[in-house]
Amino acid sequence: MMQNIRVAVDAVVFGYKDHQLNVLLIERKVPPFQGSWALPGGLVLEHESLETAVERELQEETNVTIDYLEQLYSFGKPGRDPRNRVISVAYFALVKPSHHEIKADTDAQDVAWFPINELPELAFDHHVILEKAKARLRSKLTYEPIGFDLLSTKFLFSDLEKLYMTILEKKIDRRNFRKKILSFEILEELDEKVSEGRGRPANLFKFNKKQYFKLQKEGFLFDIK
Amino acid sequence: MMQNIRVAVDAVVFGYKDHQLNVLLIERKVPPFQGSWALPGGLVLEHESLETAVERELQEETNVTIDYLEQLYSFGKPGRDPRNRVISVAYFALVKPSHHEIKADTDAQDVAWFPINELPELAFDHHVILEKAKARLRSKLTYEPIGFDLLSTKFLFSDLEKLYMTILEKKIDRRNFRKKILSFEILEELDEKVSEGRGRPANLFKFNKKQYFKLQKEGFLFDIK
DNA sequence: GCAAAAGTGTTTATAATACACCCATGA
DNA sequence: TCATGGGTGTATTATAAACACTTTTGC
Repeated sequence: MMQNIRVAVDAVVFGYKDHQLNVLLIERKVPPFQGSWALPGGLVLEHESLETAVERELQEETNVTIDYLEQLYSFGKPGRDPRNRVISVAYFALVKPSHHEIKADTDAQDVAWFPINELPELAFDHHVILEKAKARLRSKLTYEPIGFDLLSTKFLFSDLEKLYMTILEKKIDRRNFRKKILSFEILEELDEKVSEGRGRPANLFKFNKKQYFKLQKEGFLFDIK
Repeated sequence: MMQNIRVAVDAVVFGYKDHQLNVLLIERKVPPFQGSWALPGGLVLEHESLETAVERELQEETNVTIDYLEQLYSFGKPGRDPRNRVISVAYFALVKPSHHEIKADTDAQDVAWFPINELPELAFDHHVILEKAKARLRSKLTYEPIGFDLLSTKFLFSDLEKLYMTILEKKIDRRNFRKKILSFEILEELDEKVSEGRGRPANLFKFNKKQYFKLQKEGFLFDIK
């Protein structure tokens, strides 16, 4: 009747980089699945909270500190880890890739950003976790302003638009999209212009988080179809 | 470095009964919190899946079998159980109360349905779990046809309407609500009428699950504001 | 015949969609 | 001057919201 189940955490960390959605993976240094790519994560220590465990593992394995973190789902099927029974509480995280320098350490041989459409085979049941995270990202993008946690602090409207098109996998009308987002009045238009190679220089924008929280309290709902 | 963490499951079981939203609770037979009311649940066995554990505990403690079950959230703060560190994976369940006879057994001294607004003090952090479940119920009700899992197979339109008003905590226009739900074409109007004490007898309806799945495949989205 | 709950349509306001041309820059 | 990406407005359609009287029954 005595239980012998371990508890781990894993993190799906998304970032938008090179006009693509990317995921942060580590290359495992130790068995099982030595040399395979996997989600960053590991066993929870006796006296730390689940969130602390995620943040510690991310720091140790990838040198990334997280901007946005929420619990995703718990995976506990017997046999998902070949050694012991392990329940993994998976987390969903967003970072601005340009703000962090990734670096492998402790259990990780290497760390890298992988574009979502060029993923290697993953260890354990991590592809299942990743699918769940993609679904969460897709649905969350439509009713919370989490897109801004994936972009740099200052960003181009066209990047926001590309981000939405990439993640939602559909075309978006540029005029309608811009009109709608601007009507929310949660963006600041900066006085800086950026010339991306060729074409007319574009204005930089900044997400006004304070303003968003204020409007939210007043009953405003962020909603992009 | 050796972990000593246990894994449990708990279930928040909702049912609509006597024109009110109810939750299924058990009275604990053993310490800690002996004699307190709590969510049904218990430790996961070594070789069973999390879902199996929930179903087993519900069967053992309450004699209820579930119509709808999904994972809710995992609670793992150190100290939430006074004895050991316990991570609890909470589940969200819906039943048609009229279809089950509840009965206490094993670890439970008693089982009862409690109207959501007349809850006793709960053991452990179960009030936090319950709040999370209420939030899930509220949001899910608007984009999935889960209301039908709470009512009897044959139900009155007025009960569906009351259910929505109770859970969403707002007034709903009867005409607009009926028009919208009927426009989905996922209900069957039966040829039976029921006289609820006084007033004009009402028609019974039935949720057509097959039709819903068919429409869903074709891209239909259930959506009630 | 009256109290109680069921049933039913139309009008108005708001939000979503479709759609095409000019602008500023670098090569 | 041309290719490239940035910026902008209006008309149409679809959806949501507001709103009140008639019907059927039990007492």
